[in-house]
Amino acid sequence: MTTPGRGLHGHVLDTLGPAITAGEYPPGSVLRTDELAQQFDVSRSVMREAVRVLESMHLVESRRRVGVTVRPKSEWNVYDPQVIRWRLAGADRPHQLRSLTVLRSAVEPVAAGLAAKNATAQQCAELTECALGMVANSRGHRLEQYLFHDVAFHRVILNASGNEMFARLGDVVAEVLTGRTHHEVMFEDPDPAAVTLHVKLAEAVREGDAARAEELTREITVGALQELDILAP
Amino acid sequence: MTTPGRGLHGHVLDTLGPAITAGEYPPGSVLRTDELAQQFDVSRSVMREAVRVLESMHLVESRRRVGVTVRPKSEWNVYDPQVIRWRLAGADRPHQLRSLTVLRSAVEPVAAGLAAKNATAQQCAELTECALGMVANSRGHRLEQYLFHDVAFHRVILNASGNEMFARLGDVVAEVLTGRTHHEVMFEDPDPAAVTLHVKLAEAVREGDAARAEELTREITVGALQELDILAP
DNA sequence: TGTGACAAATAAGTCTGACTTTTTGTTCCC
DNA sequence: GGGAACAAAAAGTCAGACTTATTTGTCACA
Repeated sequence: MTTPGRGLHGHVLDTLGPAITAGEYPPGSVLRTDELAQQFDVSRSVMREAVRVLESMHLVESRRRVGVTVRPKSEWNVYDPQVIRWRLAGADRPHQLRSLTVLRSAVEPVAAGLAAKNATAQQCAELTECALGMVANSRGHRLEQYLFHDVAFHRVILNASGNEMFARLGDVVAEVLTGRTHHEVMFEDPDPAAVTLHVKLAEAVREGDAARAEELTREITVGALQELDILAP
Repeated sequence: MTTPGRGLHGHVLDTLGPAITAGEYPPGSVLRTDELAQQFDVSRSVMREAVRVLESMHLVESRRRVGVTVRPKSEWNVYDPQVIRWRLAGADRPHQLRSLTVLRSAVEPVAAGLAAKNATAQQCAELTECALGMVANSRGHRLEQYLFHDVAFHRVILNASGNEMFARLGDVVAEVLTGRTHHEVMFEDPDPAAVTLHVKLAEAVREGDAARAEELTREITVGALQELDILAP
């Protein structure tokens, strides 16, 4: 998604970040900058920059004479895309996936309602195109192409809502949908009912029917939640 | 809220962050690390750490031979509490406040519904206590005390939902509520209807009535949205 | 005229070592 | 036992030298 490992400090983050978010260092653990620098075979300046980034994510806290202490999970910036990616790649992936899907179920219906009111003609066209793409790839194990249009569809909805907080959840939704297709058991073709819902949703948005758009999206997200319950009850 | 200006690099951030989020440097602007270091009268290492943090917030991008370029608003990590605070302190505060209130209106009802199912006895007690505190301070210009209980109330709801993504929005809600009381025109006592809604909500959660909790919260957030429309139509 | 390779300039990236500051824990004295 | 002085530890800061990637410009050649 984003460029990984840009520079030495990026490489350090790619290792330390996942380790911390995976709970490899329990909260309260104390790390020393110099020690870490040796372990990763980088200079102190590089390690300091990495620590600063982890600190800005509220994963750790750096204090004089003490060291770099790992913060409890409840204080992490769990909306940071980087943190989300690290956690999705780790052990509590199922738990994380559920949290995010619940978030989707709260946000997307409201976003769809707003999109019905605010979407431009251009966005309506894109939406219909995405829905068409989903239909066209809904059978015959064309999961990859289906996913592509599914992600694009939800991105357009979130953007069309006109709310920047919603729009920025596009990446999160993309991660969740991609994760579902790639990592979870999903050999079968997508649920035809879900495909229909997307087509109808594109329609509702185009017609400016906010209430219907909201309700349809609610059905879509309920489906996503049920899917999780089936896979990991 | 969080400790401001910890160390030199923190001080730099406290100046640069607000400046960038306020649009003082339009997207695409190029900054030079050395130049900034001189301006702020700090060493290059300190400035580099600051830039790294801004980079992790996706406010800027650092590239060799080019410099530190400011990214477009659409790429910022708008869920970063620090970024939220900077923007709330800046010029587009009204716009930001609206975005966040819309987010609340999407998330809180669902969170309340979950809270009704998952809240512990302890949390139910806290909720009732907060509601009582709101009632007790709803008249006689005791805005500060009222705010305190209001913030605590919503935090408990979000925590009790059992969803960590919701729980982490507690700070955001606190900022919005605090901002409303302190910065917006709010000389009058809070709307009695809103107070009643909170009392009823505490009741619904205690009784485990998810549907009612959700509906009551929807009414609360609708009220918050209307309030914004009245203040800045 | 266009194009490709090569060279120069530039700004970030990295490393090192010396020094400062804050915090904590200990010890010693009243 | 409590408080003040002291010592140690780790992060914080700085300055300077060096490396590397990227861009831009130039020049020769087709």
